[in-house]
Amino acid sequence: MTKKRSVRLDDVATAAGVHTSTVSRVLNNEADHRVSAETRERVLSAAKELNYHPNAMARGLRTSRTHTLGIAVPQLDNPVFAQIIIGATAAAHSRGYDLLVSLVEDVSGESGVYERLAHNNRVDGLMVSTLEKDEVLVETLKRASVPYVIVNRKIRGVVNCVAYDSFAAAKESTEYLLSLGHRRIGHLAGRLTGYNGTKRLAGYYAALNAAGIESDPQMVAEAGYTLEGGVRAVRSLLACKPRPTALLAATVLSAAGALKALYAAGIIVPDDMSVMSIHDVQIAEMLHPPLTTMRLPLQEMGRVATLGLVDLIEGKATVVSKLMRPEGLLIRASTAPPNKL
Amino acid sequence: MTKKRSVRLDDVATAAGVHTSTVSRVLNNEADHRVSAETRERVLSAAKELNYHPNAMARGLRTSRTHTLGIAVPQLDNPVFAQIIIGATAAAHSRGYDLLVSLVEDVSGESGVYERLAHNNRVDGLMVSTLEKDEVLVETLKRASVPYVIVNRKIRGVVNCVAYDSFAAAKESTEYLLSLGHRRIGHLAGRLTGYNGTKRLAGYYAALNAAGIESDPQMVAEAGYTLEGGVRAVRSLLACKPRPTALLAATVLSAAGALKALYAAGIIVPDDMSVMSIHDVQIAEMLHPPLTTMRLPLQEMGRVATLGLVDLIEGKATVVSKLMRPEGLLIRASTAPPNKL
DNA sequence: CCCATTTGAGCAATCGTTTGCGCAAATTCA
DNA sequence: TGAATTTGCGCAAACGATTGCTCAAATGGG
Repeated sequence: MTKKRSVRLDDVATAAGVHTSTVSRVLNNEADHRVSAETRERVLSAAKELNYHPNAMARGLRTSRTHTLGIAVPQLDNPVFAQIIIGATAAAHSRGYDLLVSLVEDVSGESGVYERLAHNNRVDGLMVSTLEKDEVLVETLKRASVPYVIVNRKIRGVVNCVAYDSFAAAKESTEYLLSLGHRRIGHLAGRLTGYNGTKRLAGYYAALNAAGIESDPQMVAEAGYTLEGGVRAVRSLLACKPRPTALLAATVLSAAGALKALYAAGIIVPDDMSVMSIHDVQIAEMLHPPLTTMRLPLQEMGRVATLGLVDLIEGKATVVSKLMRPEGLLIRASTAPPNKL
Repeated sequence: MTKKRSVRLDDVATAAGVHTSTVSRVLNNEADHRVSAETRERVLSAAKELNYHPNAMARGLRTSRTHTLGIAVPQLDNPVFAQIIIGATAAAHSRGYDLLVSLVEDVSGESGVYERLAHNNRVDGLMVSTLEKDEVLVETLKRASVPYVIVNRKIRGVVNCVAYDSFAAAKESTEYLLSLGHRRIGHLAGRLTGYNGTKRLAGYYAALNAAGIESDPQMVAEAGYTLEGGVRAVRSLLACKPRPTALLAATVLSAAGALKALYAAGIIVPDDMSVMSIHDVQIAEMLHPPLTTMRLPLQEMGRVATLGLVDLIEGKATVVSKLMRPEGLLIRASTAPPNKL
C-alpha cells in the first residue's frame, strides 16, 4: 500500500560498497565470474538484507526478454483446455517463466490478440490453441515477432506443432468397441473443418474398414465440442435404422450430451447402447453411467509445448514438433457387449 | 521468425518529420493536446503506415505501469475458478489490461508467488483467490507493493474483498428444501476453516432454526470442494439414523460425489433423497439426475473484482468491497418432496 | 506597431538494468 | 626484476519510451 520506493541495484551496490555492474554480475551468476569470492559474498548478503528484487521492466528493456509466455485458448470452461493450461503453467514456472492466458473466443473478429501480446514485446513466445481456420492462423502468425508453437493441432506450413495422435486415439477406441462385439458404431464427430475432428473421423473409419465393416455416413454426426452438440447429434443418429449399438464421441462434453439425450429417449446405457469418448477428464467419472474413455495426455501436452517453446526462445532447439500418443483405455461402466436380441 | 528490428518511436518521428516527444504526445492523446491538427494527422498516419506498437517494457520502465493484472487461484480444473477467470479476463481486456494467471496449489509451501508477481513490478495489481489461512495471507499481503483485492472470501483486516453472500445462498437453499417438506436435511459442508465453508454452514443452520428444527451436528459432514470429499461425506451421513431425506452440498463437485455415492448405495435421487448444491456450473446439467442449484454470479465476481482493482490502480477508487447476492434457484430434477413412507 | 500571451514542438533527463570496454593491481613467467 | 598476463571491478553507453522545460513563432490586445 505505502508507496515505498523499491530497492534498486544501486542500493545494494552502495550497501556492499561496490558498483552496480558488479552487483548485476554477481546476481546473474555471469559465466566467467570475474568477481572475488569475498565481494560476491558481500553483495549477496546485502541483496538479501535489503530484500532486493530486480525490476522486470528495466531488465526486460535492456535484454528484450520478458520471461513471460503467452497462451491463447478459445475457452476456459472446457476441462480439456483447463488441463492444458495447468500443465503449461507448471512447466513455465519450472523454467522461470510466467504465463499470460488470453481467451480468444471469437474466432474471426479478434485481430488484436497476437498483436497485443507478441508485437508489444509483452511475451517472449506464444502458444496458440485457438480454432481459426488454418489459413487465417498461418497468415496471422506470419507477422508474429516471437517464437510460437501451435498446441492441440497440426497445421500445414507450420513446423512447430504439438498435437495428439487423434487418428490413433479414435482408431483404438473404435477397435475396443469392435472387440466388444459391436458392428453398428456411430460417431459423434468433432468439428469436421478442423484437425482433430477430421483425424478422429479418419481413425474411426480406419478401424471399421480394417474390421471389414462398410462405413455408413449416416452413422456420423458432427457434434463439435459442446454438450448441446452432443445432444443434437444423438437425436440425429437415433433416426437411423438400424440404430447403432455403440457410440464413439470425439470429446467428453459431447459424450455427456449423448448420455443426456439417450436417457431422455429412454435408451439404457450400456444395456441398449454403449457410449465412450476420447479425453479422460474428471467429468467422465461423474456421469451416469461413468464414462469409458480413451486417455490423452492433457497436462503433458501443455508441458511439452511449453518446454519446447522455452527451448525455442533460449535457442536450445529450432523445432518443436510432437505427436502425442494416447495413454490407453479407461474402461468404466458405459460400455458393454451389444444386447443380443 | 526473422529478427526484424521492431519499429520505434524514433522511426515514426523521422517518418513524420517531428520529434519523438511529439509522437508520444499524439499517440497518448495527451490531455492538453498542444499539437496542431495537421501534425497530429501526419504522425498518426506515419504510425499506422509503419505499424508501430509501443514497447511495453520501455513504457513500463518509464511510467512504472505494466497494464497487467495478476490473479492467483488454487485450482484451474474447478469450474468455479475457471468461470471467475473468464469474467476477469474479459473485464481486464475491456480496460486495456492483460491477465497473468498463477496457480498456487500448495497452500503453505509457495512463498514465491506474491513476491514474483508483485515485487518485481510484473503486475500493477493482484487478485488473490487462494486458500491460505487468513493470518498467513494477511501477513503476506502486508508486504505487497501493489494494490490487491481478495476474491471469493472476506478477511478480517483486509478491506478490499469481493465475496459471495454465502450465508444467504445456503439459507435460501435450505429454505427451498424445507419448503418441499424436508425436515431432516444434511449438509455437505465446504472447508470449515474457511470463509465460504463456515458461512454456508451458518446459513444452513439459520434456516433450520428459523423453521424450528433443532440442528443436529451429525447431519453435517465436511466434504471440502472435491468429488472425493463428496463421496466420503455422504458415506458418513448415511450412517445417521434416521437418515436425512435431503442434502445441501456447499459446492457442485461435492454434490457430484454425493450423487455417485448415493447411486452406489442404491438410494434413488430424488425419490429417496433430494440433493442440491450451491454454484451452478455446466456440470450440474450433466449429472444424473440433473442437479438443482443455487446460482451465484461467478463470472460477474471476476468482473467486479477486476474492475475494482483497476479502479484502485488508476486512483478512481480507494476501496473495493462487495458481497455478491445469489441469483436464485435453478430447479432441476434432483429435488422433490420427501417420500411419504 | 509593440508588448504580452498563447500555441506548437524540440531538448534532454530519466526509469533500473545489462554489458562491452578499459584500467589498475595482482599474479605469473623467464 | 621486468615484462606479460590475468584478475577484479568500475565507467558509461545503451534499451525505448515519457515528460518537465525551454523557446521561437504566431496571435491578440491596446
